[in-house]
Amino acid sequence: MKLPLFNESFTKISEEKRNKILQTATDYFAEHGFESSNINMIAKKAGISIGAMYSYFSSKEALFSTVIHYAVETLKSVMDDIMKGDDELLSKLEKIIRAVQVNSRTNVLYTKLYGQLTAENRSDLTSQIVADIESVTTGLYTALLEQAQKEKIIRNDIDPRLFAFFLDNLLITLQFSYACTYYRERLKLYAGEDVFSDDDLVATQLMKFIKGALLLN
Amino acid sequence: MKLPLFNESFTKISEEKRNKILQTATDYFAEHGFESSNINMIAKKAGISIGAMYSYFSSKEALFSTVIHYAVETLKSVMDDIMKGDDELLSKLEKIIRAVQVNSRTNVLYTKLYGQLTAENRSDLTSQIVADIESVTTGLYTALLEQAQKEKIIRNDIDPRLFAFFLDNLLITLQFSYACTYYRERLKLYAGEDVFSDDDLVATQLMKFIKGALLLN
DNA sequence: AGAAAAAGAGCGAATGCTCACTCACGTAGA
DNA sequence: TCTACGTGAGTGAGCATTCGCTCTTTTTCT
Repeated sequence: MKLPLFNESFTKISEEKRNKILQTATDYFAEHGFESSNINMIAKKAGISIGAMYSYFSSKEALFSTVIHYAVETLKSVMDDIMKGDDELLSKLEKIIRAVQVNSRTNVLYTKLYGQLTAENRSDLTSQIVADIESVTTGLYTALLEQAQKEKIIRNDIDPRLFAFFLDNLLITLQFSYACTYYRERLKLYAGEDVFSDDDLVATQLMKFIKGALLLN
Repeated sequence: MKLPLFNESFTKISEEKRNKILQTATDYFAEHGFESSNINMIAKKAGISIGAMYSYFSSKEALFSTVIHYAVETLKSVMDDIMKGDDELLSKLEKIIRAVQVNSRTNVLYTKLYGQLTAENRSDLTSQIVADIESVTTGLYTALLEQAQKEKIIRNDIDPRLFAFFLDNLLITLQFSYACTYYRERLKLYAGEDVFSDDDLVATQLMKFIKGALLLN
């Protein structure tokens, strides 16, 4: 099974038009989710006909997958930049935290999309998309921890796959907490109104938490 | 703003019938989510007519709210039982982890409610219930950590509010990972197919992670 | 070159399907 | 006979998808 993406005709239209369609669809899906989104509406908002829409994308799913695909590419490039550096594990983690704080604020839309996706229960689509999105970070974090274990930087009595999973959980929820209304309120409930004007506090506390969990002794 | 729940007529039917309806609806919503669930189907499966269904619940939302309401009550009582005990912090946390794993079936609903609330912006339907729960656990975890700090069980150089927040993040994502399709797939990606038949592994590793983060030295 | 024909891009009304919800009609007990 | 409960075919709205059409561009033929 392969993810249905755009048809060839979509590549033949002007870049401007392509971006307009993708931007409109991203906005719409982010606001309404997959089920409640209306392709006819998206087409109208993007200024094209339904017929044209269906010549570019053979189904609603194909349009959705394409939108997700582009979101993932953005995420990938941010992560790649961080991982390319030859910092140590902890410096890399701190960079990721900072990137999450900065990036999710500027790109609330993609985070919402992610939220939408995880809320849906369409198993056929989901497993494909999960593989696409999460494979970026999954292998990466696990490898990072395994390497650090070899170098005796972090404890050896742990399962690096599960610890990578917990680590990722912390980063994902952090991202939600900066991007989604509900999670923002929740973070405020925990740490007060001011948290959002003190990125340093959150970053250093989270680093303390992670260091404690990972490091030797 | 009030949540629509069941009509008076629902209280007048036999308990057996009531349970059958609730159980069927719970299963169905848990499998299909709100949008994709079909009331006519639920009525048929529960062995009652659509008309009867609509005399008990004045809308699809009302049925959903009722189902969620019961799920939340169950969850609350589980948490209460754990918190009532006079165990130490760590024993309590382990009990919560175990409860999350065991009750994942019930939690499917809670998770979906949470996911929808998080992702969508129109949250009029369920916001009250979730806000209730959130404010309960928020204060609870923070107080737990502050107490443990006083007793010099956990480190003193941390902000208990933020550490409570990180802790809750770990527990929430664990819950998601046992309850909803997307996060299940993701956990599988990290730790392989078998994780779901080895609750002990996940529980002990998560406890290690948390202990490392919280404990002194 | 100019006419004619074919190919293709774009359109949007129409189709057909899926439900949430209604209501005219039982039926059983008092 | 009256009331209360229950029934399920029917209604209408929403929406993914189709298809016959127009208009434009390219190709073929004289």
